[in-house]
Amino acid sequence: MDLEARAHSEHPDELRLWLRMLTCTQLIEKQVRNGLRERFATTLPRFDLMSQLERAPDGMKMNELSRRMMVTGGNVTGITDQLVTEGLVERVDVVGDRRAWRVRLTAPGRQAFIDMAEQHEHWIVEAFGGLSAKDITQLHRLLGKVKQHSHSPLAETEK
Amino acid sequence: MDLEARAHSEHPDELRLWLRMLTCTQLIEKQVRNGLRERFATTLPRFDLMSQLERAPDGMKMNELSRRMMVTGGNVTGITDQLVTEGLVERVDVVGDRRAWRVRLTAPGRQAFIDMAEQHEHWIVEAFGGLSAKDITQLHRLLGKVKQHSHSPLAETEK
DNA sequence: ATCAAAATGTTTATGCTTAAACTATTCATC
DNA sequence: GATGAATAGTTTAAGCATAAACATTTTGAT
Repeated sequence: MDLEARAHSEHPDELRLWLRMLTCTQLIEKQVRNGLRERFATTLPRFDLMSQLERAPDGMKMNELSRRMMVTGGNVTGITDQLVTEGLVERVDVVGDRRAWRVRLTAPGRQAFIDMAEQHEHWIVEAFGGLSAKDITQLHRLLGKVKQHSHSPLAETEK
Repeated sequence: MDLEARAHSEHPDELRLWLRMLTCTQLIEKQVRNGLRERFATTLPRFDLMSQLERAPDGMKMNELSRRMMVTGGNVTGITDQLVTEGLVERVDVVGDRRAWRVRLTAPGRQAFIDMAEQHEHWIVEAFGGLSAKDITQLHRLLGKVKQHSHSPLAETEK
């Protein structure tokens, strides 16, 4: 009994699909959150922020983090504050723009991220263990269509 | 630029799939949250709780709501409190068990839910507008595999 | 040069969510 | 019938997330 229980036969297929998609996402996300908490005493948002910084040795501006993480700027401020306190990231001045910062991983932050990312990858691979390689490719392709449609400007017209 | 931007070629396909799935879910969820806020001055958790109650004329116990909504009991307490204040649901005694309540929609609550559900269905159908009927069936089937694997007791063994 | 508009990041108020501790009640077993 | 364990729900403290208001700085048009 989960979110899908509320779907009934008279509902359109899209709604049934949505509830199943939500259930899957939440199940996997909960596993990841629990793993991060139990093994690394951290949270998913902190991991997500650090993972955005991994490929940016010079750091990333707050608003770019906000865009990539798909969360508001105020949220990034809060998570960054905590990671700074923990010594895992640092704020660096941007030359020529006194409004902005660059946030980047510290050396300990980078190492901590590498350790977590290895486990994280393991959890995700396990979560999709019920699918064949072909299934994974198909699912990726179909979700690509969903994403593309969702980003198209046509999607604004409502009832 | 979104969550997927952090995926790179050396990452396993499962991780790339996961980031895409998360992106899609968050995109759609944000649209629904915005719609509920702008048009009905309510939130997704309140809508979710009411939607669980729709098919339960005699109401539902708190712990059953908690299980179906996939959230903790304390969370259900808080959301229920608010809906009670708004007059949309009510707590009813359970005869023979003085610990438990049944939560059920009031008449205004039921009508409010019907109005919201119609719009909600519209938003969801629109969100999957980029997919053919066949795509939707396939996606539903593939996510069924994910869900089933995630629920299997085998999935507990970690590295 | 000036000044309005835009951009960058922070703060505030509110709500969601959790884990853990807690109260009250029921159940099961003796 | 007593009592220890399990169950139902609530409370608390902390963190996440948002929208809106805000302060500062930059940009661009004149």
